[in-house]
Amino acid sequence: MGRTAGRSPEDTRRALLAAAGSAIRARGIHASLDEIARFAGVSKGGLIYHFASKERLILEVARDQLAAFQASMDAALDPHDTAPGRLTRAYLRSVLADDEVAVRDSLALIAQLMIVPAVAELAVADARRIEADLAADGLPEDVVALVVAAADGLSATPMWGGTAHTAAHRRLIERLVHLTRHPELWNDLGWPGETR
Amino acid sequence: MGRTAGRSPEDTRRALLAAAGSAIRARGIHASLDEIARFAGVSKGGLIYHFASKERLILEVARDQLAAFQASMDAALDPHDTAPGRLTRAYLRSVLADDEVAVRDSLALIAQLMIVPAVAELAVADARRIEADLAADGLPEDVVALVVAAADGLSATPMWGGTAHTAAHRRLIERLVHLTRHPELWNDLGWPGETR
DNA sequence: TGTACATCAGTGAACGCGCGTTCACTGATGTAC
DNA sequence: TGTACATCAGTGAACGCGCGTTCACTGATGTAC
Repeated sequence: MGRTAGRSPEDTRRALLAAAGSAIRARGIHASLDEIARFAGVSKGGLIYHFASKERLILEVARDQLAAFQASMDAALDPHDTAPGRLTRAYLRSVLADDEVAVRDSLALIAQLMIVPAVAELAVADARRIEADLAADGLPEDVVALVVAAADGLSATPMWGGTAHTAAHRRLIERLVHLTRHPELWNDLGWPGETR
Repeated sequence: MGRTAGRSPEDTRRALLAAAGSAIRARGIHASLDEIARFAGVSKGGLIYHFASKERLILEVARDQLAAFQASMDAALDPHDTAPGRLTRAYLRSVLADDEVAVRDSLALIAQLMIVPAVAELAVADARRIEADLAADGLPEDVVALVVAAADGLSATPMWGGTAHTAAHRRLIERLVHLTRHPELWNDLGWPGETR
């Protein structure tokens, strides 16, 4: 046989990564290679030709998801927006966009994969990079901390059964965007004695 | 033999639940019964005596963790605090208390267990109950949405490699507590035209 | 307070299934001439 | 433009290990009298 799938090897590889992603989301890291391979339209042997072991596959899935998140942030960057906070706004949009359920799911997937040490290393490095980018975004760090925490919370809530996407949540997102444009509002709110 | 562990059956049961929790946190839901049992100091057969199947064990672990979270919230309730927002403040304290790493870990554990449908049902019901409690806490829903989202985000961040517990995070928590005591600050911030 | 018996709280071996991995093989695709 | 050959992209069967579950058995504990 050989190249029986009638598509380029690269296409097969991407199909396998996608199949692995949705299988692991649905069944956990326990998802079998057989299931993943069949879902991508190849045999288990075909999968192993592209990814030498299950650990390797998982690692590549993680890399793929992290890259997809970065790509989604890049796509959410408004080229006409040159004001401070533009990255933070892109982060908000890409984590919380109404139609981008995929990105939120990908956070749940990464959380599943984190038990593999190599994935954890990868994710930590990626998170450090994003944190550094956000820190250089021109906003007070307190505002970044607030906006990022709230955005992460909104996207994580469904992971333990919470309700997402209520009217109050939508209002909150709009207000967070507004805060990135007027960050002084937050720090001038008259907080009780803080020692900085 | 019989009762060879030299402790009450209830103690054994609790030891098994604790062992299962930490094993699943470390190795994922894939953690073997053998490993869990040995860690609790009994044989695999002894585990199966207390929990008829692995699914049953997982379900009980989830129930246990959710109950522990509720207990932690109850313990964080200040009996002298009768002002609106007391529950919300207890939520903040119990999710983010410096020394209560266990509670944050338990969220990660629940996230792992959510792939078991029965656990997902349990978690959703639990989340609904907490949401209802918080809604009746006497604060504007916008403030509750903000505080809960930020608290969830702060506790979820490490799940995908983010840095937790920076100085900015500690300041944020204090400010969130302050907001629950002066909720008008948030809604009077002069937001652009919102249609409620 | 003993004694007899039932039940409880386990042990540990065995089983069989599912999984990740290996391997021999194959036919389509790419390359040199 | 054919042709020969190497390589690529798979197939599918086999293997062996680990796991969840079953089961026969056991000795400590609780209970009735």
